[in-house]
Amino acid sequence: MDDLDLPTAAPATIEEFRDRLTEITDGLPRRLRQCADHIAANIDRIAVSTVAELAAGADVPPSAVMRFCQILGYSGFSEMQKLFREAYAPGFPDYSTRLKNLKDGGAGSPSALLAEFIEAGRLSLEALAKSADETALAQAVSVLAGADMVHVIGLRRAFPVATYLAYVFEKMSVPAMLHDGVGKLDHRHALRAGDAVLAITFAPYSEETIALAQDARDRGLPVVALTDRPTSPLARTADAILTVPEVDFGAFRSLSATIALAIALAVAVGSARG
Amino acid sequence: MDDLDLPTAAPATIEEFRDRLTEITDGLPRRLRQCADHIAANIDRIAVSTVAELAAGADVPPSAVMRFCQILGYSGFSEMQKLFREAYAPGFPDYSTRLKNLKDGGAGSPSALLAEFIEAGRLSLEALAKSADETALAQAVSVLAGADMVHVIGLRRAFPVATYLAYVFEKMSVPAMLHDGVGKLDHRHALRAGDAVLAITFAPYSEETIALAQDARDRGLPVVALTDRPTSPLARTADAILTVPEVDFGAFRSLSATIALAIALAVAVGSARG
DNA sequence: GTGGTTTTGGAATATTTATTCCATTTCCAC
DNA sequence: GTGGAAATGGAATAAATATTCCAAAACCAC
Repeated sequence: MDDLDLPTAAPATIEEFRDRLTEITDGLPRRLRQCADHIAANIDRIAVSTVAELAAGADVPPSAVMRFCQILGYSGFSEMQKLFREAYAPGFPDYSTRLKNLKDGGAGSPSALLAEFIEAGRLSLEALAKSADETALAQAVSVLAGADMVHVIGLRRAFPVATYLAYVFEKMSVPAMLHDGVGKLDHRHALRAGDAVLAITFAPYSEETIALAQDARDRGLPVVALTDRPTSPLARTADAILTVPEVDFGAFRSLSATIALAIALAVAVGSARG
Repeated sequence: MDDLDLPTAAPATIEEFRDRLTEITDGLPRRLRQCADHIAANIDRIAVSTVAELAAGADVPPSAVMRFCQILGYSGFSEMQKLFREAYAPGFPDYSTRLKNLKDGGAGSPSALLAEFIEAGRLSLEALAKSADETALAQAVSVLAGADMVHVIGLRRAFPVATYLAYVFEKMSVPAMLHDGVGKLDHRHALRAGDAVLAITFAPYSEETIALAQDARDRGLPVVALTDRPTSPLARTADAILTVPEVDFGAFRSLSATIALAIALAVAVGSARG
């Protein structure tokens, strides 16, 4: 009568919980599997749900959910929920109150603007986490890591990103050249066989950036694009395309997500080169 | 027997809830006030608490909490909690799972790096929300709004911020000049009476930036500083000092918070000038 | 202090929610 | 198909939780 199936203890942290979940999901009978899937997809709602709600969501009877909790090693649903209720409070404790206060300064007040930009930045970062394309990123890294020199171009609102990339490449000893358009000098003849281009542009796309990318393409150099949509004009010329979902507030975008992606790219390239 | 005390309906959003809370807190008898205070301080935990827990936290009997909910206009605690349970999911739905997955790519993998930078950016923004000094911001805005021309200087890793500021000022038709150090040209003679300087620098502080700020100071021009600590060398020369708590990951900082603050400042200045 | 009003605490009750149990069904090896 | 084991659904029960109610206490104006 011994239950030797599950000598493992119940997960005590959310990390462990996630691991355990992916670990056991295969090889679970139909109903229990529905539970696992639904819970995995709604892990953040466990803390505020009832057994009945979860069961309805997974389209199983409540008893199935109970069994599932027990398979995971808990005595029941309540014990499992406890984990999530306690862990709950991710940076949120005071943050939203504070934002509210800032906004109370009145629409258009400096503090209210700040609150809006902070919020836009945060949303952008979260959206990036959700939408980032790992494959494209890996490919971009490999393209740039193999280049003799990286030519960085980004103008107008993409310029800050380009300059930060240039700074990071410099710090990581990656040979890089920033095409900044100073003096309307055109440096396209600096492109040499073995080099690669990293082009950054957002709608309305800057002509010079697209032209440089096209030029590189014509000469057979690989191009990595950092842009806002898969339909961007850079898509045609790029060997790897990274899109970044930036939330605008008013006429200006936050750049938070773009910069996060850009630095990750640059650092990855830097370490790939050793 | 009519209850004409509370013709107002129960708050239907968290915003309204907060407003209502601050509105009624004064003029509440002792126990109810304890409830109000404790709830205000733990607003983010309502969704995952029971009446008994809340009551214990506020050091009142459960019935006091019930009464409090009813005063707010709800039929009881459950109805009030419903609001918070539903509103719960602030961008978090899938975000943390996703971050975890990105990190699973392995330490040092491009995705893992990206996850780290996203997280650093988010933490920085939250920290900024908590620590932002509204008074200093308002003062910085008034100083810059009154200037004939704004001189922006920021080098090395502050350079991207400076360029973005220059971009925003340009878009908002604020006369601004970016001191970029191109060609090692020194533009300090461009400073004229009536102008103001916006200097950005982080440890290790760039000499040129400090020098320009000092120069402006000597000539009696106002200086606004955007820096990392109140002890920054700019503190001595600045008329308004904005500090920004940026979370580093590895050798690089995210800039998210700095940029959010910078744009808010620029847009506020732009609209203050009409 | 007195009478009336408001506030309070806690015990009693109602409701919701979790959990167990077992008869029925499904699955699978033979 | 048959027998045995595993899985399932739902009804019954147990536990936790919310809610009400009222007697006692505190408060306040006079």
